[in-house]
Amino acid sequence: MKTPDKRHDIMKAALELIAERGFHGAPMAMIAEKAGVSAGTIYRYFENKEALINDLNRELEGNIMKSLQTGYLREKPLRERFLHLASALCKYLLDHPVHFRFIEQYYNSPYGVNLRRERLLGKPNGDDIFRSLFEEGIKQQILKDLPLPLLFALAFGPILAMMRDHVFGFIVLNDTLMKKTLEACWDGVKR
Amino acid sequence: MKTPDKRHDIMKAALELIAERGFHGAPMAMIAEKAGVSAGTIYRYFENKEALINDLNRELEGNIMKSLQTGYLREKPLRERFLHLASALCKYLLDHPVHFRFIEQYYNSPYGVNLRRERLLGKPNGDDIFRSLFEEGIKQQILKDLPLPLLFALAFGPILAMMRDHVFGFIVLNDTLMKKTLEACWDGVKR
DNA sequence: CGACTGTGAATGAATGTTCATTCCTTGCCA
DNA sequence: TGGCAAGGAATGAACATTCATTCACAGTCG
Repeated sequence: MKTPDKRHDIMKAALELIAERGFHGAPMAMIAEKAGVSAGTIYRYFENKEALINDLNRELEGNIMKSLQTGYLREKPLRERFLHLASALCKYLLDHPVHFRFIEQYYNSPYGVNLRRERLLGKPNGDDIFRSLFEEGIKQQILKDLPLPLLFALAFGPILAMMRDHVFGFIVLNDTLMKKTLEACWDGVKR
Repeated sequence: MKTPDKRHDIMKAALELIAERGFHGAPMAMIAEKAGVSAGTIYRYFENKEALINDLNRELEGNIMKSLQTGYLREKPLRERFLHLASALCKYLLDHPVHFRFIEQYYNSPYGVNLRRERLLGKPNGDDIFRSLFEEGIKQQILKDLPLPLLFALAFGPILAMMRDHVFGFIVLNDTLMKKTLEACWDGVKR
């Protein structure tokens, strides 16, 4: 079976190589080889390496956001909605460890830091479920009255640390363990 | 005033450059220039770049551990000891943002992952205050009954996320805010 | 005291490698 | 045959590391 979709092949190869070896361990030539394409061809589809990386991140973020929204019900109680989002996030990252590794690298690089800065300064993006959930929780005095970034740190800091431990093989996660941990995150943010 | 201590100068320059620009943004030539030394000289003091980086990490870890131990009283209640360690860690990292950035980079690199793996597999290092504190808490049923790495994730995930936000300028920390957040971490790990 | 010499620290140009990116060539299909 | 996608060798920049050479100085001897 042939793949005529070289753009997709290139992105997939880059994703896997970068996830496993980091940005600097994934030279364009290696990406090309893994994608079954020649080095020059990549530049027919992406302006340069940076553009390729940014495109990849955009795509992954889109996927994650989509999977968080499925089954999310605005009318449920806050705690339930929080646990839904957190566990959907965990499930996604568990199912896609490669995406997780890529995103981690991305957000620790200058690319990701700039992106985040732009988002904080830019107008509050309406479709940010997390932000609106937390703002609602503070207003209703269900959550601790802390600045948003700190609530995010309390909620997602542990989740990402847990996923890191799992991906590197320091722990083996199962549903019970995950559920307990996510509830512990809730204990951290709730009043 | 002359500095005859070139080894120290080199480490300082490398620390600052790596913290600010990452491992790959800190070529040896740049480190040499910042240290007021020629490129070749670095190799009189360090076998290669990797050795320099590992030495740096060892030194910083030593500093941190020392500063955590001062004022730590084994006879105090568990909660108090936890808060002491957590806030000493925060204070250290706040006072030394450059060390924080370096350590983050290090632990996200293959060097750090291997180091951590060795430590988990190796014999439980007796002088690991965190590990013994948490083990005691589980035994006394004060802490949640979760595998150690998960308790670490719950306790330190938020702290590191908070420091990151602070260093990048996404929040401005003060004592009250920090105290509240650390107590929230405790809420996360306690039963 | 002053010339001589041995030593090891320091230098920085040179080396060899690894990249991202370019661009000329090839060959396919309409 | 014309146009365009794909290939891959070529280019040049950026690196880590090496090494022949310089230099400062302490010790020695006349």
